[in-house]
Amino acid sequence: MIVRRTRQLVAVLSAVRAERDHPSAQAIYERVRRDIPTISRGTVYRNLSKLEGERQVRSFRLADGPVLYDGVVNNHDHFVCERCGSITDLEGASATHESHRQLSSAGYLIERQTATYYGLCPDCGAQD
Amino acid sequence: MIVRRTRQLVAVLSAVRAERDHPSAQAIYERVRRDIPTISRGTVYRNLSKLEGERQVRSFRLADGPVLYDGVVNNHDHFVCERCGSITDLEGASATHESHRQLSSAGYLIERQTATYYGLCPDCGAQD
DNA sequence: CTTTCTGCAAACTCTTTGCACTCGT
DNA sequence: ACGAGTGCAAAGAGTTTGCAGAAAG
Repeated sequence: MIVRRTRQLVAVLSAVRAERDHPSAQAIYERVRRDIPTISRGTVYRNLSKLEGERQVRSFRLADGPVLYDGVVNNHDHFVCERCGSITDLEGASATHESHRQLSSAGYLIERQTATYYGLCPDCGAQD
Repeated sequence: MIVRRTRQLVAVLSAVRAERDHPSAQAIYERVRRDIPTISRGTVYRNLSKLEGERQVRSFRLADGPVLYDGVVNNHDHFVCERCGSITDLEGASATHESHRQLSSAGYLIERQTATYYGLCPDCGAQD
């Protein structure tokens, strides 16, 4: 099954890449509607799945809330501020994990990983 | 608000601890129903929230599917086999993260973290 | 022209909540 | 007794899907 370059698919990818943030499907839907007001949520979800399958976007879920998408597809971690909700990208994957060593020596094959840190960002931490 | 030790609360905690696995609310509901057939899903969800607030259980979400609960509350990571779906606990948190250092020196306060690895477990990896 | 994709709406999964009643303390 | 907890059922959030028509290659 060949993936067709429809306007909708292109627009969804642009919307994810438009800002270096972590939009939900709903937020992406709202962005795309500025260009294609008739697009449906279903199309947004279907195209996000395709793009994720092609590794053009990544997704992750926090402790609660919807799936979040990321146009930055390299292997990086996230920090979530529990007060203001901001999500910060951490450059560079957590490659020095003790867990990593543990898994490899036990015969596990790691294909991908996601780490999320929760706490207070510098601004919110300073407010106490 | 004082937390009361109801039969339901006790039974939900026992159900999470019954096996060293990672049951969903639905699986916990089914376990508890063996003892208390009249318990409702709503009560299971409410008690799981209370127990998580008291740090008697932990929860996490994978790439998809419902929230999973864990009676092992120390800080540990998980490995998910993408073929058989098994979830393995990794002993010891990933404390040597480069990300950890990065965050601390930038003024972030880390309160908790979760890391999940996806790949193939030894059994499934050997089948190729 | 054929096949994939779209918009729509309904369905689905998981979780939360309002209410009247019950039970722990 | 009184307030926290319960069962029920309805509602809510987020996502998926069947279908008939549209459009990409």
